[in-house]
Amino acid sequence: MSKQKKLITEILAASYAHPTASQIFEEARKRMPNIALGTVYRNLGVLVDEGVIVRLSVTGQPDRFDLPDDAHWHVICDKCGQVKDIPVDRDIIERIERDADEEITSYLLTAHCTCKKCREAE
Amino acid sequence: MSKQKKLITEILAASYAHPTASQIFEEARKRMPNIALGTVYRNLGVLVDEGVIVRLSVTGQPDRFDLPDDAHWHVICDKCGQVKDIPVDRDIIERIERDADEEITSYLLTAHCTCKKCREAE
DNA sequence: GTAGGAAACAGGAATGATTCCTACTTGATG
DNA sequence: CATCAAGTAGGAATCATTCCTGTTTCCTAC
Repeated sequence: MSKQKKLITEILAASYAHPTASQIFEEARKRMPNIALGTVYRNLGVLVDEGVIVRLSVTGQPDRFDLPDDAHWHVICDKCGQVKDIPVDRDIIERIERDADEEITSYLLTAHCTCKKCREAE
Repeated sequence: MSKQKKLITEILAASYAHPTASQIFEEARKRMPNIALGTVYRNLGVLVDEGVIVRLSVTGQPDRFDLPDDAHWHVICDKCGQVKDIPVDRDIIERIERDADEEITSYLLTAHCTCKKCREAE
């Protein structure tokens, strides 16, 4: 594991905010000034493939990344992109898996909302 | 409602395949040869805002669109992007809504898998 | 410790989905 | 028929992400 990859993992582990690749890049260059954005993207991709982290797609916004500690939902605000973690009951996953007749590789499930802040701002 | 918007709605209603904007565009120009891609995108956006259709984000792939007849899960294959509909029990949504302390605006939830075809192909 | 080679990197160009901009149509209204 | 707003076509611009090239790092064997 390269220094760069290690750094990226550390930043993710220390973050509560489901950062985007750019945010990780900004944080990383504080400690390693000439790390390249491409390196961040490549390593994030590798880490996702390895199952070490998970990727969150949100429409019209850059992808976000997260450590998959416990199974949880991601409830995403469609306006501001803020992500909220909700614990998930194992039996729900099993039910989906059975109904889908597919092996769910990622226990990451997403729901969409417009969060309270954004609704008040409207 | 313009002819173009009506056509896009009809194409979506007639499709079982959760088409992308490009696929809708290709289908649309068969019946309206000089419709513009931008028009398709704009009308899809309007229809999503109106709640007439829903948008599906998949990492590294173009967005897909669907009519939200009944509440259902979308189980997405991360390799080929194929989407499978799974009916959803109302009580699960209510549980998430309660746990999230947010009003879920979209009953569209997604799970990720690597589908059987893609796993065999590997 | 140093030569060889694979893996990873930095930097920047290329890609591709999506949005934005401008001038032109269309359709409803009076 | 004149007017005006809404919607459109066409293409340029944007932005996240990926790809490419030459360079560096690091491991292994001598």
